[in-house]
Amino acid sequence: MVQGQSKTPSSSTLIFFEQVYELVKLIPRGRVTSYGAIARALGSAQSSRMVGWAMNVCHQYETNIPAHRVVNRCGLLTGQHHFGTPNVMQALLENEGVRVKNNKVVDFKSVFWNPMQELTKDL
DNA sequence: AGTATGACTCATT
DNA sequence: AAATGAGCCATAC
Repeated sequence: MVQGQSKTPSSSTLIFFEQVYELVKLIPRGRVTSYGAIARALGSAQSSRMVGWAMNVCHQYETNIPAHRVVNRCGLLTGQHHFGTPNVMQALLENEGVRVKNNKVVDFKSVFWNPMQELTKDL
């Protein structure tokens, strides 16, 4: 648990991050999800931006987070610029079988993974 | 303390 | 249907 120096998330935010990370790590290979879906699954439906922010700083907490599987609600790879190189995100997705065209996930609705599905699968 | 920004999303025009 | 504005939450300056 290393707290970032530049980014200093509050304790509440930090907990939120952990939930986001756990959920993101649960995303099956070859599937993607959206920030809003994650935010909603965590109860903060309007905090989709916070999810994106969590992804932004996720690399400084854990590098095992498949942030490339998280796109916006349109399936656009909006965060590709934050992967160091813009082609990494698309490459990772295509490597998992997710077709990406013009920075957008092809057949997004088909590869979309609903986090609520995992959270409510037992309910 | 107030303004500006952001890996978003929804509502209205 | 596309484009524009506003809402949202937290951080950075």
